[in-house]
Amino acid sequence: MVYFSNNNAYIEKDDFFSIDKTFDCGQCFRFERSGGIYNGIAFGKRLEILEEDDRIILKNVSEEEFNTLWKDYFDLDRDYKAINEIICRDKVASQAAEISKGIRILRQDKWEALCSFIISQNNNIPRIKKIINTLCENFGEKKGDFYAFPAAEVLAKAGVEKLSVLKCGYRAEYIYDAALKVSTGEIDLAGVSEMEYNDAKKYLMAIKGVGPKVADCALLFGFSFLSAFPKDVWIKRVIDKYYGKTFDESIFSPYGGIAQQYLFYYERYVRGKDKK
DNA sequence: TCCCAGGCTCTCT
DNA sequence: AGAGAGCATGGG
Repeated sequence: MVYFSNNNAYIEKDDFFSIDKTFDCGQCFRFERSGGIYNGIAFGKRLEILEEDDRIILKNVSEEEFNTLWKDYFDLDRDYKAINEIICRDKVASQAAEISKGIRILRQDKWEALCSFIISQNNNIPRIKKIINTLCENFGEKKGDFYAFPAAEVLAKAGVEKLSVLKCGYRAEYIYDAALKVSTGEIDLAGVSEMEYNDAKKYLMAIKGVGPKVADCALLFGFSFLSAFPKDVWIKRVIDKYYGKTFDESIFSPYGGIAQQYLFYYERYVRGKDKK
């Protein structure tokens, strides 16, 4: 349940919303934890969010802003408990779901998700964050003390040379191609949501630098295609380790993407524990 | 110095 | 269709 008071929005806690896990599972790159509070930007708005024993607090968020923005952003209308029952169909998936319980698949801005995961390729999460931060500071609209994610039009107009400030190497040309195609309408992001999954994936892969994995991440995190199952190095490790060559993500249908996120988080979690 | 990081493009079979 | 080199940059 949600209630509003003191200009804050309060979400009564259950097991299926953890802000730590949601922001620590590598799906978005613009939230940072500082002293128990997450501070970040989405859809051109800044959000401060923190978790107490019995509730999650969205600071300085009106009922109107909550209902029109953050409710969808955190995918709060979805029943993750029911989904987890579908995902828990073998021992590995069940363990992953238990460890990952509380992750919610954010419904991010389409362009931001696409652009962010183009940057993510063959890259590590701290540097991805750094590049995106530089991208926003250099090209995003200034909103008080922070910057919005830059529009495709702005990046297309800036040109590929100016993107060199990002120090993102060969990805600059990919960002530029995406910005160009989106800003001219050659790629219509709004229309992607109406497509079938396979068509949507092929459509996005017409952008230079967008392969199967980046397309799946964009579709999962930006377009709510919950069956998209991005196969990155971590997931390939999980599959090799626990499932083998016969693995088929359709066993989690239609929530492969959520299962993928659980397995991704689980593998990183397990590896983190092994390191200690 | 080499290896790795939420991979993709290009080339060669 | 499938395998492999090359690719910018930075951290360990």
